[in-house]
Amino acid sequence: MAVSAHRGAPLSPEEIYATALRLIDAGGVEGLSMRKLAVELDVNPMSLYHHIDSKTTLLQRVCALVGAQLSLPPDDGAPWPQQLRALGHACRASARRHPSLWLYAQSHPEVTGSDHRLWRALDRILTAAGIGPDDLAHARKALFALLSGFILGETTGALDEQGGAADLDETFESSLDFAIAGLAAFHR
Amino acid sequence: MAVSAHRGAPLSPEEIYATALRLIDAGGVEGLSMRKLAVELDVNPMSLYHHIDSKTTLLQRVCALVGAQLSLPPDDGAPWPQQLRALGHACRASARRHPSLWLYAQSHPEVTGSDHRLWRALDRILTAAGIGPDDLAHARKALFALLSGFILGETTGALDEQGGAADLDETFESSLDFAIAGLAAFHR
DNA sequence: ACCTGAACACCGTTCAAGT
DNA sequence: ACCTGAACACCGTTCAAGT
Repeated sequence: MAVSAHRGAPLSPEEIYATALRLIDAGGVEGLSMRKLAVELDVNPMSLYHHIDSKTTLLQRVCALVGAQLSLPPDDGAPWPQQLRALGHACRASARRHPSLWLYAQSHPEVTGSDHRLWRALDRILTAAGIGPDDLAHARKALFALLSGFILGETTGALDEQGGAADLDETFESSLDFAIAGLAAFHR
Repeated sequence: MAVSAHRGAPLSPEEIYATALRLIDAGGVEGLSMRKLAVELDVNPMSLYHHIDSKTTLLQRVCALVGAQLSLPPDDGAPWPQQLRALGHACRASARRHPSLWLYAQSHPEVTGSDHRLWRALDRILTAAGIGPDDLAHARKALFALLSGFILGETTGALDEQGGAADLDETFESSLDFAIAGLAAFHR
């Protein structure tokens, strides 16, 4: 029992990331510890450090993994409001699948290393909406704030506690209407 | 040296909260530990538990303290866009004073115990803006998301990394314009 | 090469014992 | 009443020693 005392197969990074994501979905980022992860992988806690630098970079990789799975709307010439809605729904859907990871990523944006895919898609849609280059950064940031804040509020439950409609699907659609109408502020 | 071995005065909750807030502003919520707080107060770590239940409730009290200092716009009949801007500026100003605490509070909304002052002020302004009772909850949540997301992005630096204008004052004003224009979506 | 036990420097919190 | 030392059950991470 020299190599991998308890397991048949050697440890792979992919296995580590997938197991970490599963534990995070089940018990939150704050519930994930290197020691628990090792137990789940049936391995000595210190063995993990042969495959990953630190817990921080582990979380970074898991965030990248989830980010890569985002199905952003393609550049297919569809009407821009429809594309904007699709982008919003893609992010919200991912956040509902992995709420704790999104909460972590939103508080530690350095882990995503500025996901340029999202910004590029958003900029493309806003340009299609007739936003000029001078207003592009402002509009992008306002939309980022709205989307990010909605996801934050839904994830933490802050939006539930405010009363009104029980489920947030309708509220999200309203917020998208709000955003689409708000873009008029950038038409001058 | 029976009572308060190292200090002249006995420990007061207010002193604990104020010192905790100072340490949080200096080193972040994750940098605050009961042990460091005790050192700062020149007291045994375990003495703190005679005055506070737990670290969680300590953070709750500190959040409440900062929340109570929010200078929300009064109901003085000023035009509603002006009042909405004032409400936004009040929150952003507080967040810039205590970024780490706001980040914590936004991820743990249960600590604020649903700050009804803010919702009531917002509802009043939205009603003045002509939003009907059926749309009030939707509009409130959309505005909450935008404001909350902006503060989150500014606090974490996510909004800086996106390029565009270097300072965010102008972007915040743009976002307020965006919000005011977006409320048209709720006029039907 | 890969794994591992012991150890280090931290946590929050409990509890029995002091005055 | 108020304070405190020791202890418990955790952390992430290092490092020398094993095979």
